[in-house]
Amino acid sequence: MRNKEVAQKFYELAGLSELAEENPFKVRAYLEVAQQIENLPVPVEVLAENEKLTSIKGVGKASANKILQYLNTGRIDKLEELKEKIPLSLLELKKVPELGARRAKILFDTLGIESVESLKKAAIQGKIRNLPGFGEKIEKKILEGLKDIRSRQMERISIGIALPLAESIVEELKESSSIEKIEICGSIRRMKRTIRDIDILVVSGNPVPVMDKFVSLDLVKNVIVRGEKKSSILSRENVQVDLRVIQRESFGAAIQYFTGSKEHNIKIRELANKRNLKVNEYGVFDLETNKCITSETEESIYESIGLPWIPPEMREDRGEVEIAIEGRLPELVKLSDIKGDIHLHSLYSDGINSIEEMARQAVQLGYNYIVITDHARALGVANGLSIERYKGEREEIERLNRKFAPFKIFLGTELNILSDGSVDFSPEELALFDICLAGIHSGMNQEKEKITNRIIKAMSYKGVKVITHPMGGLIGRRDNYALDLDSVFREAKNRNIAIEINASPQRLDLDDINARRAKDMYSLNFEVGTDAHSIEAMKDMRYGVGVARRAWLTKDDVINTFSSAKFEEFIGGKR
DNA sequence: GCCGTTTTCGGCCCGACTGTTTTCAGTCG
Repeated sequence: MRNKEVAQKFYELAGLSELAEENPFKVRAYLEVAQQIENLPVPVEVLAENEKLTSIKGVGKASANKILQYLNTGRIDKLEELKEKIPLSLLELKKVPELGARRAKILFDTLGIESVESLKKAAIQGKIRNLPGFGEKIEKKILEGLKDIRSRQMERISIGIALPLAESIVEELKESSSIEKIEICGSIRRMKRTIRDIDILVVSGNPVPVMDKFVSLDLVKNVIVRGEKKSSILSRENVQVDLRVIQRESFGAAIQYFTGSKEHNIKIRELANKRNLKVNEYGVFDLETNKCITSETEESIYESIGLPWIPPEMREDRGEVEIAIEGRLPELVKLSDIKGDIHLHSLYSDGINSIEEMARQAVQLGYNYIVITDHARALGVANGLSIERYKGEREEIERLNRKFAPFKIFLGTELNILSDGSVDFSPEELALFDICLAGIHSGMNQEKEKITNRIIKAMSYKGVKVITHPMGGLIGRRDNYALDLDSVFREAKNRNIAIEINASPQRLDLDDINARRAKDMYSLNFEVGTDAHSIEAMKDMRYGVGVARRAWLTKDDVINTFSSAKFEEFIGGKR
């Protein structure tokens, strides 16, 4: 799968073309190609082989040829030409606040600056303030921005950090009597697994005190911009928070605008234009009379351009607008569809709550069943269980099942996929369990072929029904394994094994793009599990469901939406 | 460079904020 690298080349084409001051629409066209390929649910090289490249939205003849050239030779003539004129490193400069293509080009042309280091030097020497389009203030902002650039670039944070942070900001702001309504928008509302900034929308007829309160919140490190309608701050954790204040009558248009994604909004606005309408954050307007058609609800915004309401998780310009036009939007799986959490760790291994406490929490969450999947023997650091100890666990579960009926607890295990692909127990021993999950917990740095074959071998053990956290990364902390996911998906399909969407905010693994691919290409079953080690963490299910919705999964795709009976059937009808 | 239920040419989302300007360009989302 070479989608990422091909997309990267088109980002470079876009960036350098912009610096070379080519037609801005050409730049946008390259960007569109990059994004479409990045989000493509199938390998671009497969489309290339079948001469289907131009079936990708935004890919015409010229781009198709560039893709082919890259796939065949590893280079693109056009890109090489651009690189001769403009160093690739200039694209780094654009990451500095206040620097876009225009100013980056001026820096290069006048002072020969082509790296962050030489930029810093020039700024300290006061050489930048006198350039056209610059000034003292911008020079100062650049220097300050350079200080933050490391932490700010710490890239994206998990939604598991961003959403609670956003919720706490909302709680604090709510104290203001000027606020009629407040909503978290942006990529958090779209449930993206990683977040760059927090967007909050406020309805108020009196914006000034709202802005006052916002910029003086405890968590504010510095104020980036401060206006009547819009302000931005940088939090102590180096997360940017944007606040937009609008009037009540614009709410629907504003939440649509502020939820994004940018690419989705562009699609929507283009569609509106074709109908002689204009969409902005204040409403939908007739282009001729400039009269507002509608603005109050998000549904009405979509309706006015002939579309059904599109769930925020789908708004990425990954084909959702096209199928919405055709009236073929899927009914996405919902949190309330989840009937059980089937990846849980109790006190028996490294959890901090008893099975009974977890069962109570599950009942509280509205589930009909859970599977306790404590770590198995080989994971010593997590107090992995021997078969004998699992037998003790089985006894306790049976006792609890009499107490909690009709709610049901199943005995599972999270097996370790060992370095040769075997698991902790013999086939006879595995028969003890109602269901086995299996995941890699060691030897994560093995080479691609080896690690892929390990998982494939583990799937051959009878009783293994789920592969946990298949990609193996930890958000912001550890890379994914080198893994041939397609081989894993193919084998999972053959053996009717479900692939996990791990809902723990540290993981969120599979991610949405791969999950969608697994559904589109292999029609796999999925399991959304919290991997909770506490009753608190059982609430993380919302993040996993978010990923599932972003992958366009429906209720039927997710095995833990099944009724108890159907779930038992899936795991083999035992007990 | 892409695209077409008005178009194979002439369009291509839209607005807020800031700083450098003296009416607007650049950046950002």
